[in-house]
Amino acid sequence: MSDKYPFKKIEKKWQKFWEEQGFFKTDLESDLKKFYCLMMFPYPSSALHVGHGRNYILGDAVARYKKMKGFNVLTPMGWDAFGLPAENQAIKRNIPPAEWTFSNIKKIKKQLSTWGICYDWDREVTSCKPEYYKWTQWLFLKLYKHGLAYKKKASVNWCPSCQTVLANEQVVSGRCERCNSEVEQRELEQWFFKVTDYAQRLLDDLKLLDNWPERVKIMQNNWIGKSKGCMIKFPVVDSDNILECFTTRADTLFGATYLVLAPGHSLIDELIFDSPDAEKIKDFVRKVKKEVYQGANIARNFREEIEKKGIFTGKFAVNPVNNEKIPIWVSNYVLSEYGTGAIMAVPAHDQRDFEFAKKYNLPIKIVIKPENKDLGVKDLNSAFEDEGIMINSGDFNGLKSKEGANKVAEFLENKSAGKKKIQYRLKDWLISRQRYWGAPIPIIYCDKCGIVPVPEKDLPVVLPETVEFKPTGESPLKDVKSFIEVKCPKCGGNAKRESDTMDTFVDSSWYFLRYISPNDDDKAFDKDLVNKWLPVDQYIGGVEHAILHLLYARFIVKVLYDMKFVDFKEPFEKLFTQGMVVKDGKKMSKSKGNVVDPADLIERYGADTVRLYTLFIGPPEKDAEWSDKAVEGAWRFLNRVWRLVRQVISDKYQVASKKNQQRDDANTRELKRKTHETIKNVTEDIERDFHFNTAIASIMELVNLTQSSKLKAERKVLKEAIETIVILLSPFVPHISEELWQKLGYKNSILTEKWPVYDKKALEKEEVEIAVQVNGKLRTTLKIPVDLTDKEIKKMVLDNEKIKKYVDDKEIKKFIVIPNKLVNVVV
RNA sequence: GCCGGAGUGGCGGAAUUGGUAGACGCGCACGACUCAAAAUCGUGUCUGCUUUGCAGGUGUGGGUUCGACUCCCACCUCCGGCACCA
Repeated sequence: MSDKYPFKKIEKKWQKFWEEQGFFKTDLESDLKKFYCLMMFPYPSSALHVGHGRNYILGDAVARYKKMKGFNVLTPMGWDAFGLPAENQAIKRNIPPAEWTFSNIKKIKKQLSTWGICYDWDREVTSCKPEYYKWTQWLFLKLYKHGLAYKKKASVNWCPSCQTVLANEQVVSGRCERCNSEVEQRELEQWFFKVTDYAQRLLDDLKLLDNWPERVKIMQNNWIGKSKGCMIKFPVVDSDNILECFTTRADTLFGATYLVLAPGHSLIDELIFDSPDAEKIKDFVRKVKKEVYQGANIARNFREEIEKKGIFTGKFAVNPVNNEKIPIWVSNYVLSEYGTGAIMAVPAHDQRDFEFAKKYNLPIKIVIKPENKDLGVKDLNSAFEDEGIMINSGDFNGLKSKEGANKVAEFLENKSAGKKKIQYRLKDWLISRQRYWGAPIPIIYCDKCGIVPVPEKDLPVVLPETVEFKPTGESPLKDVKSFIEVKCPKCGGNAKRESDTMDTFVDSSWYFLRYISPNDDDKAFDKDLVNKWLPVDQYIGGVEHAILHLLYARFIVKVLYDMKFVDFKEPFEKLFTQGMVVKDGKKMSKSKGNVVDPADLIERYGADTVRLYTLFIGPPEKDAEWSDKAVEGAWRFLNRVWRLVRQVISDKYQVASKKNQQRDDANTRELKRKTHETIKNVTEDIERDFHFNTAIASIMELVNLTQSSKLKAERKVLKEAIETIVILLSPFVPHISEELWQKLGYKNSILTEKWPVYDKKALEKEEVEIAVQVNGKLRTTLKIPVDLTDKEIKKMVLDNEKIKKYVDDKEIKKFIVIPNKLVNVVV
């Protein structure tokens, strides 16, 4: 093993060196150009595997690269430390959530340092510490004060046997994951943030995010789900009630032959109270409500469609456009959470309505026909959902769908029977959690004064350290008297604290502001410095956060902007979403038992090898298949570099190269060109979405050429090649690069070295190889001097023996020249 | 079902605006060194064939083009997200 490089010694040495020198401590006041490089902060659940490693290795490489590019780089790290798993561990193993969390943080920090990943640890934030959540609570108060936090009833998953609220992920196929009892829905008063107020701006400002991946923007766009349409009032016959329905296709209103209510619709009871079938209908509603919920889960797992079921309420409504009496039904295919929870059904032009109408024998009326042909009910095997021309629609006949929809809406507006409306799919953000391990919501309930926010001066509302986790109740906080019982800040009377805590997404929607002044006890963040350092220049994280986290962070920043706390509208200038690391075709995860522990690999090959392989595995935005075997390749490469550099600077080599005076000018030129070509490629690959895989491949090519020309090329050029290799490699494999840099005789850390710039002149070639095609088929290649005229090239090509054979005496129809690349002779 | 992404050698993956498909690495084979092995170095490695060369080849079938992994149409498969969004 003596000829292998001693990574163990080297890596420890340089890790210590970087830390002692404080290379990653950032002076925020500096006038250098700033670069805020942010990783999504992790949930400290257990040790990291190579899949997590990919994230941090990528970010570290970016930070080091930017530093060498001359930026003042800020790379902080912290912990998204509140959450469910800590509580589960507490129940299962009787360890306080805090203890479990902090021991994990310690473990992970150590791991990161053995990978050579450097952060400005002076700025570490931990969301479960009172110093941090004090300001999460402050944020809540700000939203409350501005009317953006409010309470309303919402249903939760309830396990009747565990007597507890379940998160969605704890419900498996409609059953509690722990005790397998059937999960119920319960209505609770809960806190919400009004994200819907910001729906339009969250949508509009996506246009500002030029440096976000298109797919993330599309997903956010669909999530917000804007649709333009019309709210239509349907008066109920023999009643004062009016049913409102939202539609995007007002042009089909004449074809509305029935209405459908969601099982959760608030008017159902009122409609049916005098019906002889009232009990039957109520039964149906109860049954279907439960099924809708369970069905959603089952359908998700088995990708099946839910069977549509319905029942007639016995009541009718009036279609405002033609005064027809149409029946009102209740069915499971209408959602109570979207729109008004009631729809007008147009079976001829909506597939779901069509299926339902067929099943229950409801009338189907065609009111839209294709532009170039007629349409009859008999022709209809499925709904005709395309746009077309209005028919059977009174005065509106002949209008095109779009125009018709508009005209119908205007007609209804005039009659006060409807209104144009923009509808969003986005719902308000439910932030209440009936759990212990989260930031307490700073609210007090007083019998006299009602809901009283905790005064800012009394923050933080501290989470009690020791609580009992009884699997009996709601939040364990309810049983902690010293926490719950409190004096009302307004009247001084006896009052009670809110026992719910906040969703962890609240913690993570502003942490990137806290890094700027993590220890400030007077305010959440320093306004001036935050305005100087934000938006984040580069945000890096998993694509699984494409919607929720990123949307909430954008929302909170917009709220802070409106309150004039910050003067930017979007938190993240550039976003990079990483692919997963896959093993045996599956996502790497503990439960699947396919995790690769980086510790073993680091023990065998060192951190640099693991880093290099991780970056080389594939384009970072795509999923990648992990192969332990291929790690060898990275290890061999680093050893080759190690030997190459040491050989070239050794005395033995100096003598050999002097003796061997067979200088080769062509080889020298080639090596020089390759060196500069590599600088160009590597720089461009990094700038182009961090394509480290191809960057590393380029460096490998340069190493291969340097290896073969080490005795032939001029010494100066050889030295340049070697040093370039070491510098270009340094963001990826920092330890070995520092060591070799020192061996090359330099006293400074390679981190302080300038990133090289390629010399255009060195890239120039005298000769190029071009492809010669006849009729688009490659026939030969030719070496020709650069910048020949087309005429000269044509002559050369046609004089070529191989080409002559194909051209023969046929007529040349075309002669296409792509400069310095290819010619195509068309005969 | 809908939305988004992808499909290239035995494997991970290259090919930047349509211009020499398979860079770089893994694996494999052979050779050198060695008593031997490991390590290292060198050579070869898309497939087929009548092997100086020719033909085919980027999920399938069509199309546009002098020229298609790349653009257009239809379809198939896989991965991720969502749940009938009126």
